[in-house]
Amino acid sequence: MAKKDDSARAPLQRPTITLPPRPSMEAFFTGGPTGVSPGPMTLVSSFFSDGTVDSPSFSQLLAGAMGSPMAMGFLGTGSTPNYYAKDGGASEMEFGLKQTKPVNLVVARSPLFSVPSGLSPSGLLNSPGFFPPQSPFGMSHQQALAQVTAQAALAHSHMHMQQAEYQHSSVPPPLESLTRDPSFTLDEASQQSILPSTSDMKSLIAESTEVSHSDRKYQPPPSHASDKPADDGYNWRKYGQKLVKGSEYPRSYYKCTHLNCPVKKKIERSPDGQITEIIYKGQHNHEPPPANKRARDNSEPTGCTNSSMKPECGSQNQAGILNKSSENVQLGSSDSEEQADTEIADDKDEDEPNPKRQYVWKNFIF
DNA sequence: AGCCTTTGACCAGCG
DNA sequence: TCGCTGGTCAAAGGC
Repeated sequence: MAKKDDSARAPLQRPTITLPPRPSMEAFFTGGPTGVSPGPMTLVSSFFSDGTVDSPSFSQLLAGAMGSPMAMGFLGTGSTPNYYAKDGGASEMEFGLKQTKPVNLVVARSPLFSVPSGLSPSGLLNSPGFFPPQSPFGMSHQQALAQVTAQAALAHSHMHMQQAEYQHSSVPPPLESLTRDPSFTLDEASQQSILPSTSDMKSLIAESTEVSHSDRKYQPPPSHASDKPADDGYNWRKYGQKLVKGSEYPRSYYKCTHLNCPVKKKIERSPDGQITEIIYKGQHNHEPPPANKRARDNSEPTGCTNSSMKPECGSQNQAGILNKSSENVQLGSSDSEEQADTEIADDKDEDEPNPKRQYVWKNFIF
């Protein structure tokens, strides 16, 4: 592995957005009723401050996401492209119509988002306060949340956070304000059909959660699993590692260990073990192995660290498919929670099927 | 014993 | 054609 110069750590080529200083993300989760986890909407809403002139409303953001050619391209509002297809491909990403495996999915994370203990991403996704378990349009609330959250993160990067005061008031943002907004319609969301499948999003989010946790208190991973990709329900075997040009960190190559399964994924990790980028490629042609059959280090399958989320974890066997392009949701640099970078872009017509399309989410952390 | 990671070498695509 | 680069192979060793 090539020695890295710290001065070169900062992303150089990716569009970035610098966030103004803000209170800890922890505060986002402390405003609700005692002992009650905030709903996804609450969480998302927390990203927005009222009265911020240059901050689009949640509805606006949502509309932008829903209206973009690829809802994954959450940024249809002219913001810095933060989500783009790695290699244009296609897809059958038809949420609700074909929820299966990810063709290519890249996940990235950042310390921007953090999920407090007791509240897993899955929990957020399943919160009844967000979307109905399944919209009549075939788009799950998880998928919608993924969209909204990503966009929220983006929006967050454009505004000055005022939650400190907001959170202290212990009054969670009203979900109604979001759900009532005319611009917020599941119909629109479902029509975009661009989000990764439910299971994929869970995986992505789960992975992000792992990172966020590590941010709080980094602990060296088990020696044997030191380079294990974030668990997404499948078993992976590393078959290569390389320092690619333009990448800040070495990239590891993994294959799904299932017989004849063509799925691969590439993961970039920072020196401290944090995943900076994950790229899924291909579609699983099998169901995720049962928890007891997964790799020995998968003690917490799918990133479900909260026992209360077990049922959610179980739903993961619907190998999600991410056929739409998406890439780079970069929410914050690794060295500062005060910043968030977001990249989303779609470089091709999402109607074109392309099994090779890769999806990248960078530094997307809850 | 089986599966994993590591790592240098090799291969293919592209300009 | 050549060099660069990303991706993959496969031997060796570890757990």
